[in-house]
Amino acid sequence: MSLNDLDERIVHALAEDARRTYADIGAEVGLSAPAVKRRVDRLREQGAITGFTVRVDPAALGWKTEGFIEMYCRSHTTPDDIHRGLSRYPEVAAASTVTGDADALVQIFASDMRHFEQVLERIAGEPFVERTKSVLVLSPLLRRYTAGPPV
Amino acid sequence: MSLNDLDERIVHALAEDARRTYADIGAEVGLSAPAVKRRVDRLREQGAITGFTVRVDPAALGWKTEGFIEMYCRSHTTPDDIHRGLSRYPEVAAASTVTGDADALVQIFASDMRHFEQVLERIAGEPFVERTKSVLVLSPLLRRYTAGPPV
DNA sequence: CATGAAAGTAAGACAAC
DNA sequence: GTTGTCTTACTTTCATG
Repeated sequence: MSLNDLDERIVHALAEDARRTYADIGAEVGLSAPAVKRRVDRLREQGAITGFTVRVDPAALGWKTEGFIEMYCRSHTTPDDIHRGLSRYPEVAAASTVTGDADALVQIFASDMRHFEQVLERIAGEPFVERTKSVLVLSPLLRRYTAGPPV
Repeated sequence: MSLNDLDERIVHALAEDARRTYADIGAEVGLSAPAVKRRVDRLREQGAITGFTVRVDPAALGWKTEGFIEMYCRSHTTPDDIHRGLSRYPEVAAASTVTGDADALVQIFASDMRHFEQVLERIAGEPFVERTKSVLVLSPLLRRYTAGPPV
């Protein structure tokens, strides 16, 4: 499956404003509204578009402390173990298994430093976690799109 | 500015599906459609909601290689220098200055390993960059919301 | 915050290229 | 296979109470 230029421009338009009308997007890319909708529907079926979401300002919502936790896990910990263990934390914004020294990198949003510390301690106490190393975000410089990719 | 329970539930509903109708959301939270719209408008004015975007599957769009670059910068590099330097790269999905050894943490999406390597080399060659350390994502386990925060 | 009317938008069926 | 036009139903929006 490959996206042609038209699909890319539609996704790009939706990335900037997911509530734009199909007619509006169509005017930009040179299609009628139904044609745009059909392509969006197809992109959803293909799994290229997984949904629409709101872009929020963490700080404005009271999540003023952001950080990353590098997790070092015990032997025989599966990615699925980590996923199950972390999905219970609403403070976990993202998590991936990674190459390098650590086993996983976990992005955290907390209301303040005290909250961050509590989350860190609870995660460090998970049975599959051997040790952790964490860094705090000083300034969020750049953030694009939901899942991160440049479209 | 603080969000009450109603606002939170509206943001949560939009986070799950930003194209839901106001009437639909209203039925869930117990408000009429105009009432929901007014709150959303107010949240946008306040900056709590910064926009609506599409949630895409990077892999389905051809961005199959994800990684993080820890940047060690030269002295006297400002966050603004980093922002200016990195915003030119479409492959940069997110970037933050952080505590710890590295100065900044940069999230990258590339089409493949070769592409990732090229981006890494170009970023490492930026005048404000002293050295880099990079990790590759093996499995993206969890991803929530646009800007990352739990709502 | 709800109601109701007007304007705008979505979605499906259809024909045409 | 994809597109554009049309029609219907729904949603949004703004005025008013």
